[in-house]
This record gives sequence, C-alpha cells and structure tokens, in this order.
Amino acid sequence: MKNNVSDCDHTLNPKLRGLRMTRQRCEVYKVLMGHRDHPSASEVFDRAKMNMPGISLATVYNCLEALVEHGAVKQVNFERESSRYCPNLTEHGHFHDEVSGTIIDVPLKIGAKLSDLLDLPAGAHIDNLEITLRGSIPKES
Amino acid sequence: MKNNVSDCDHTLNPKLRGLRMTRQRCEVYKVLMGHRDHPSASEVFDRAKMNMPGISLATVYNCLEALVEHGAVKQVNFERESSRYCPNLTEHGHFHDEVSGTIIDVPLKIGAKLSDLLDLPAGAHIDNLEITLRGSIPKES
DNA sequence: GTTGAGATTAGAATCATTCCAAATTAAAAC
DNA sequence: GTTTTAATTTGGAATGATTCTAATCTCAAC
Repeated sequence: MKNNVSDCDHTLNPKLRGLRMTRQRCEVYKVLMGHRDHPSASEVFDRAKMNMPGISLATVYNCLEALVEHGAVKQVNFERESSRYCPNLTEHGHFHDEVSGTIIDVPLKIGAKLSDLLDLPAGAHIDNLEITLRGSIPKES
Repeated sequence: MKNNVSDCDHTLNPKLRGLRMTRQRCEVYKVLMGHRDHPSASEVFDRAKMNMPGISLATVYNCLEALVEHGAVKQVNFERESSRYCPNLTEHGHFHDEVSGTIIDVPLKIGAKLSDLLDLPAGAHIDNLEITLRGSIPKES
C-alpha cells in the first residue's frame, strides 16, 4: 500500500511535478513517505542506503533540498538541532516531547486566524510560519 | 538612561539574581540591553570588544548561555541561521522581514490562548514555545 | 586578605551542512 | 531508438557556528 513505485511518478503525484525524477530522489522521497517520523538528513541517509547502498550523503542533502524547494516536503528545525524533514504538507506546528523524544505534528485549528493570537506588523505578508513547542505529556494518574 | 552600571546589579535587576556577575557577563548583558536588535553571538562579540577589547568569543558564548539559562535573555533561532539573542522577556514571536533583513518582535495578544489556534496533544505540558514568521511588509501605495 | 569554586581564554575539535570538479544520467531533441 | 546536453550524483575537501579543553584568573564568601 505504501512505498510503491508510483510514489515517485509525477503524473500521479502532483507534488513532484516539475522535478526531474532520479532514482535517488525517488528513494529519498519514499523513505520520507514510509516512516513519517521527522528524520534528520543522516537518518534519511541510513534508511535510503538499505535499498540503495551506493547513495551518498551529499546526494541525500541535494534531494532533500530539491524536494523542499518544490514543496513536496517540509523542513523542520528545533533550536539548533539538525534539520528534520516532514511529508505532512498541511499547515501545522511541531511538538517535541522531551521525555520520549518524539515529534508530533500539531494541526492548526481549521478556521483559526494567526492574527487572533499575534499582533502582526501592519500589512505584513507572511511567506512562512514555523511554530515549535517543547514539553512533555505526563501520563495520567 | 540605558547601559549604565546598575544594569548588572542583581540587587536592582532580579533577572540576574543567582548569576555570578563578572565584568564579561555584565558587558554582554549591557550590549543586549543597549541595542535590542537580535544580534548573533559574533555581533555581540564585536560590540562587546568596543568596551572590552580583551574579551574572547568563547566567553561571549559562555555568557550568553549563562544569561539564557537564568532567563535573563532569550535565544532565537531562524531556520539554521546562527542563534540570535533577545532581551524581551515577554511571550512573543519573531517576524523576519526578508526585504530589510530586520527582525521584529511579535507580541502574543493578551488573553489569546494557544489552544485556540492549535490542536495540542491532550494533556501536553508546554515548556517552550517558538513562533517564527518570515515575510515582507510591502510599502503601501 | 585568603581561598576555592566557578569563570575566562586561545586554540583545537566537532558536527551539520555546503562546496567542488569530475563522472554519470534523465529526458529533450532528433 | 540514438544523440545531446544540462542537470544530477559523488567523495572528499571546505566552511562556519558552536563546543570542548586545560591552563590561568577572579569573584565573592569567609
């Protein structure tokens, strides 16, 4: 059901339209679609090597950059940690659970306006919004 | 009015309580309080050298870390750029104007609830919230 | 004033990421 | 289907922000 060849067919996947599809880009994309757990570039590298032992780390960086530029994938940053990559294209923030180390997508409530929360500069045009949360989820007693 | 010695007197400035006040920490703190323009560590270094030519970059990093840990200053990250430092201790986000390169504090609206904007994980306890915006402010015609 | 834990320092080390230039390849043109 | 060619891949070197190290210094408690 997941991770099949058509994942990288840009006649079927509009997210990849306009992107020259190489074996390596396809592999990197499939890695991201397969485990949607916000891997770093070197984690993507490790996973990609399983199917494609010859792939290089530089190529993984190149592929991730291309996918991000084409909007097929999002780049997520937590403080100064290495970047992580996320195939969830809906507008959302990220919650970093300090206890388990997991990263959870935090959807923006439908209909919610950013300007309800923030005093934005007058006339500001927003190209990019990043919301990151760090905390914990205590087990209920 | 600004940048005087008492800035670093922790009997007057509760933010600095519990922090051993060295000449270098005082200088770094005064640099941040003086120009509230979100300087990077090396910009702080350059400014601090004006009053204290012997200060080292490693010390600036150490001082910034100490000030951040004591909550006297906030560390701000934009994507993978070098960290910037901000003496505004109120809850706020940051808008990065891509045209002018300036960074503008974006206050959280008083009374606004984060949970009005986001579908937070049930029971999540938030330790840290970072909201960064990138965009532009077109001049009105 | 002495003293000792904590701070400063210069320079080396680290680590994620980017750059480089040569070899390869996808897809456009024939 | 072959040729063409511009984009991509590659390993390794380079970069740049930050952290580490170990020797020296200094704040502030006594």
